[in-house]
Parts: sequence; C-alpha cells; structure tokens
Amino acid sequence: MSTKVAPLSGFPEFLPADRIAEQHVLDIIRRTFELHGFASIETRAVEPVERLLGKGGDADKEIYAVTRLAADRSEASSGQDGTHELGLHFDLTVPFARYVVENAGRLQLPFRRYQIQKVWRGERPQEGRYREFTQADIDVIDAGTLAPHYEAEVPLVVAEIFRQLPLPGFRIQVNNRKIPEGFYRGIGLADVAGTLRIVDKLDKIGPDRVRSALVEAGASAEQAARCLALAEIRSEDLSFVDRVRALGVSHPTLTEGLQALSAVMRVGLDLAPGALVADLRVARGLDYYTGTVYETQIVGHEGYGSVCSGGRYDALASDGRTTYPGVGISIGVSRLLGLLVPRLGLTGSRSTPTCVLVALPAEADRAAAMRTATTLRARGIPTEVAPSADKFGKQIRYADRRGIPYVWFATAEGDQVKDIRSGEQTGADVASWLPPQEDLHPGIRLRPR
RNA sequence: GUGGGUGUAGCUCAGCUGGUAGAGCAUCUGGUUGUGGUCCAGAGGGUCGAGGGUUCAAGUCCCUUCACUCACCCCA
Repeated sequence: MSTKVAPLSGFPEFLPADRIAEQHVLDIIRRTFELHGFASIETRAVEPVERLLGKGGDADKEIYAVTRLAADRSEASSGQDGTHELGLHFDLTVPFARYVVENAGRLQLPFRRYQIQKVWRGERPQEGRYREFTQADIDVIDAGTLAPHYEAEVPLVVAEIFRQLPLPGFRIQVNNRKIPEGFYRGIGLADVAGTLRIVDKLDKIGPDRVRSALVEAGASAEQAARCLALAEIRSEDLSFVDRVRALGVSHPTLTEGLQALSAVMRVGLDLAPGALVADLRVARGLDYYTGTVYETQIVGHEGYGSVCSGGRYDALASDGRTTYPGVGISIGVSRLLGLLVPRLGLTGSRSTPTCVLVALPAEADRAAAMRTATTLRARGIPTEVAPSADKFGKQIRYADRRGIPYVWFATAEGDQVKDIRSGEQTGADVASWLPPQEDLHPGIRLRPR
C-alpha cells in the first residue's frame, strides 16, 4: 500500500488563510439569509437512490452510491425488506422536498428555510466544477399553491449577498421556462427540451452553429431563425415583453410566462435595480424546474459558469394527496470561491483567528502567560501563548508568519504590546487593552498580484 | 462516459542525438548571545508517478497502468 499522498481531483481543500476567506463568505451568506427570516435546517447526506433518481435529468449517472464495505449483496439491494440503496445527495432541493413531505404536519407553511451543506456529483472535474462542493440554498415551499411573489424575493436575497462580496459585478439572469415552451409550441416545435438545450449553447458556440444544430434537429430554417430571435432578447427592464410580442407568436403558455417574468422583473427594478436581467436564452438548471429559472454570471468571467441558480418547481414534493410547490435559489459557494480565490486573489487577512500571541520569556513563565491569555480571551480577544520560550525574534516570527498582528510581552516595566506590522511597542493593561475592531478577527483581502 | 495534454525536491520548473539529478522560491541553521521582516553564508530535502521492456547504460526510447489537467457532455 502506497503512502504517497496526492490531491483527489474534484475534492478541493483550502489552506487556512483561504479557508478563512471561505468562512467570511459563508458568514455573509448566513447572516443575510437570517436577516430575511429563513430558518436553518440540515438534512442527512444520503437519500434512498430511488428518491434521487429522475429528479435531476442525467443525475443518475452522477450519484455516488454509499454502501458498507462489508455489505453483502442482499444488504445492498433496494426495496422490499426495508433496506435501500443509498446515494449521496447531488443538491439540497431534492432532500428538502423530501423533508417537507416527511414533516409536513410539524412545519408551518409557507416554510422559508436555508441550508448550507456539501453536495456530491460524480462528474469530471475542471475549473469551477467539483465532485464535492458546498451549496447555500434558500427555498420557500407551501402546500397546494405558492404565491408568485416569492419568485421575485429569492433572487433579491442573493443580490444582497453578492453586493457584499468583492466581485467585479454580477448579473442574475432570469427567465421563465413557459416563455420558450409556449413560443416553441406556438411556432410548431414539439421538442421543447431538446430545442432549449441547443439554444442554451448560444453563448458558447454562436448563432450560426445554433441555427444549424436546430435545423439538424428537425426545425425549419424559419423556425430556427425565430428561436434565435427569441434567445437574443435580453433586457434589464420590461422591454423584453414588447420585443417578444413583436415576433408575432401567440400561445397561452407564452403569455403566462411573460406575465410571470414581468412580475419578477418589476420587483427587481424597484428594490435592486440592475441586479436582475431578463434573459430569454437561460434554460439551465435541473429538470424539475417548471417556471421561473435563475442563473448568475460574474461580470468579466461569463464563461466560468453560473455561480448561483435555481427556480420554481411545482411538482417536486408530493405525498400523493398534497403537492408542495416551491421556489428556491442556490449559491454555488465552492464555485464562487473557486473564482474569487485563484482568479481575483481573495484570501484571508491572516491564516489563523489569533489576534494576540503572548510571548514566553522562559518556560517557567508559561503559567503567567496563560493567565494573561485567559484575561484577554475573556474580553473576546482571540489569543494564544507562544509554543516555546525561543528567542523573542523567533516568537515574533511565529506571529508574523501567521499574520497574527500583536505580540504581548511581560517586561520588568509592566506589560507591553507590539504591533508587529508597524513595529510599535507600547505599554498595555491586560484588563483594558483592545485592538482596533478590524484587527480583532481575520477578514478578507485581495492578494497583491 | 468521449477526446487531447502533463507527471522530476514542499511549490514553480530546467535537464541537449540515452552516459552517475539541477535552479529559483519555500524550510531549517548560523552571521545577530532574548525583539521578526532586508542582506550574506551554509544545510536538509528525490525509489525522476507506478510496473514492465529495449540497451553496456533509461529522467530521456517503447508498452502497460495510475494520477493530475483541459475540452466535450452536463452543471453550482
């Protein structure tokens, strides 16, 4: 057995400073979710495979199965005798829908929840695509019917979060699947899903290749042209409605979709102007979305992929008698960090939460140093004692390497604290000294590039 | 799952038509005998991804395999 260690592709791990940046982002997300009144839940990592299957398109190929190493065949089989094949969840929406059905009698509906957890997909990893990654979800689920105003609310929460991050800009693109669906039916194209999939590649392969792909898939030249005309519509205001109408297609589903998207955009224009873009080419997301869909690009990194997406699902959760429609949006925290850290140089302001290192003149002084540390900690100042009574130069270097801003010295003239960035060392009282607020806890910074 | 690329020190990489393994950065020590960062000197660190083959001789050529990586598919 080899002792050689190597990274596992698609299972990213951060060094401490970058992890601090990730935690900072997670803190912003959590604080903002709670500010909007979403309650936290955590669901188990596994679901019966049969529950996962068929909920996410090709997801079945991506599901990681979980079995005991020592399990025999009968134990791993699914079904009858109370045993089930288990799989790791590939998103947080499917488990949440299960959770709502399971606890419907104990939940107050409509239920607003957030959930920040790892998910797993057995894909080929590459930049921004992982096999294990963190998602931060909010969803609202109700019984029977779900008020449409929630479709406008969830992306605005995300916009509020993204505004707090050091991003060059972002666009939450919104569409309603009923628009292309009604439009395609209105011009006589029956294969809605297939057409969507081709049109969705517009950014990547350009209009000419989309046109030929559509024709190859059975559309006439004229139908292909009209699909492209629809897909090219994009607006930050409500003008997309007139532009769709100008294409002269009418279908009741199309009308429904236009009304729904208008309602979302109207709220966005009022409360977060510029954050939402109606973009009629957006189709992506898992199969279970039935109306509004969201996808988010970072300005200048459009090819990187969506860092946040979601939508409305009307039929995902059902116990057979009651259906629980919902709408939700999911921030791809790992993907977002995969952009922020390597591409934009985001990292932690230090590699440890420690604010003060208490220097140790001699090992015999450890007890006194620990008392000093205890006093500082009691006032909320993250503190550690030097690992050994090395020369002070080494102890200072210990702090410097980790980005710890202050070193505390007990001297014959009384306690002194040194700001190792400026080199300034001054007398300090362990019972009252406080660092500036911005030094108390690590924050984020951009690496000089 | 399909197709391409790359595997040499902790990291980034050099290593010619085969001839005894190298640099920079990082780490540690000393210069600096209890106040870091700069500078100078030195040291440690490698089954050259793994296995097989060709050869007097393989990091270098051939085969197999694994890993990583990029694109496709799909997606956060």
